[in-house]
Amino acid sequence: MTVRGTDGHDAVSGSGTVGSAAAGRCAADDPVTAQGGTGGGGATRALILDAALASFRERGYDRTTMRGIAQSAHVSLGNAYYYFDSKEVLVQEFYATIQDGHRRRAAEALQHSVFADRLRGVLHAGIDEMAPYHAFAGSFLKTAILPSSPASPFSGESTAAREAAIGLFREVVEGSAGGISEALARDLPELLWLAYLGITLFWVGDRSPDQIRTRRLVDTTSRLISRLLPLSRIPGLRSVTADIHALLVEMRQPMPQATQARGSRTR
Amino acid sequence: MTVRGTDGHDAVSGSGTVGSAAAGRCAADDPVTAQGGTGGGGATRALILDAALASFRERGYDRTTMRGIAQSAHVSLGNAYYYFDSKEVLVQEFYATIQDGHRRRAAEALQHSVFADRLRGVLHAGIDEMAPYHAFAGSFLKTAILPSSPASPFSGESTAAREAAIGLFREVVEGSAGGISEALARDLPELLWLAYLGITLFWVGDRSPDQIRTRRLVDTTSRLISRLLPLSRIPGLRSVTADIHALLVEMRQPMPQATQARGSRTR
DNA sequence: GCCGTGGGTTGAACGTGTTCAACCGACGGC
DNA sequence: GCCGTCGGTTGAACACGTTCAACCCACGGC
Repeated sequence: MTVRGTDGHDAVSGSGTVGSAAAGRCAADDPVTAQGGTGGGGATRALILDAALASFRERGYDRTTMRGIAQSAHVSLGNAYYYFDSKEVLVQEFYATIQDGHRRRAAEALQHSVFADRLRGVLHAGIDEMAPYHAFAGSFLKTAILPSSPASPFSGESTAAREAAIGLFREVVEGSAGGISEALARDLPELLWLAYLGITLFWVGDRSPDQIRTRRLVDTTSRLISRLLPLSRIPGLRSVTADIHALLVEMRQPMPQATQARGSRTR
Repeated sequence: MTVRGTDGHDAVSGSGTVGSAAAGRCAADDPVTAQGGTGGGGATRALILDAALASFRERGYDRTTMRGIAQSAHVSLGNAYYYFDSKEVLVQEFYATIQDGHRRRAAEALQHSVFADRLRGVLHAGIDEMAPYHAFAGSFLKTAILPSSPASPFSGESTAAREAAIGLFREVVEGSAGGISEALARDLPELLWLAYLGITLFWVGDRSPDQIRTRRLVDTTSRLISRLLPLSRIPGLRSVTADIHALLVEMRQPMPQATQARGSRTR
């Protein structure tokens, strides 16, 4: 697939920077100077990004170096930092591509109409998509889970990544045939995403062959959740469902914080 | 508290290495050569550990450097690495001390007999204990949550830290007055620990003043859980409780892995 | 034509975590 | 007495992420 260079670092594989959510310091979608010269300017950014993604895919996080990325992209080290503030934002770009893949795979499972099947399919799709990177998952997650930066589970900054993930589970809920109350349908996607988060955490540590234990966990979890849903209709359990809702509301409100300079609504 | 050195790195505060779970490559509790000379030998390890803990406390993870630790302990950089394989195992030692503090604080809450009070108290104790380090929590958790090494949530290697944490919640369960079925009492501690894990993750990202949102989350969570428990007695819900149990069993079994060389039972 | 402005680009430099070959010095065997 | 062994110790060295002052150069104003 990729042309091998002298030290395995020369290859630049893709061409299209895959996603589009890429929005660095210099907006690539604003073609003010993108046309200058023989393709330099804005194209450089894509070059670096492609090299980074390829390296992440082939070598994982730890063994991908900024110097290697720069070399693959035929730019200087400093230039890579000109477009991407840190290695971390590069890895977030990588997550975005994985999430794209997840969504693509999930589409198939979303053909089903039974909730349990839909959920199970989407969860398995996620694991399928991540499978190639299981060996590196540990070092990846290290920079992902943390609320210090955008792609964290909680954290007020409305990450596009998180919204997209929750949106996927919203599809799971909304397309289901069974009667899910409207109130529940509002909370459920977030809860499912939380469950998916836990499963992912488990998956990272799962050393069983082909991560079969995580697959079992997915089966068990989706069965459990689908059995749990009807219970919300039982009058005697109203108080607990209300509690769960309250808990979610508690978690949901964006964290108030000092560094709110970044535009939070536009874009 | 600590004597200030020339660059704030000279001070060594404590004296007793705090905990005891410290069990590196050279067992400190085996005083074979610990008595040699003017206190050298085994004592070096404690010196380094104390310096590391002090630095973590004062500066957090990121701004604590191995060189700083070595300098504080009046040893060479290489010597620090002789006793501690990496900065990460040092931070795990730090967790152990925090967990000790948690247990100490929790003792008070465990005077109560009502489950909800016990749980709530223990959870708050945990937050109280961690509070001083909230500013650094992000970088700490980064190395804690991950299964790449011992102190991960899941991961087969029976971490002493995890066992201790679950043990704390076992006390919560066992000392409760209300009738908690024996089967539930076996699973509950692990579930509570899982919940605590989630709360901790939330806490890390909580930028509200004094982390008040996490406190509210703790209250809501303990109330919810305590209301959930009686439901396990309802016959109609037996199948879901069975599912939950199955899920836990699924998660519990130690991960089979290649690198099982480390002594797993002895010690 | 000249200058200055500013986006793009560069490589050296800094401080970091980690590794390693060398060194020290006490102890035990001979 | 000598020598080998082995835990302890050292500082140089490596590769890394990140920063920064300098540089290039196309463009617009004058």
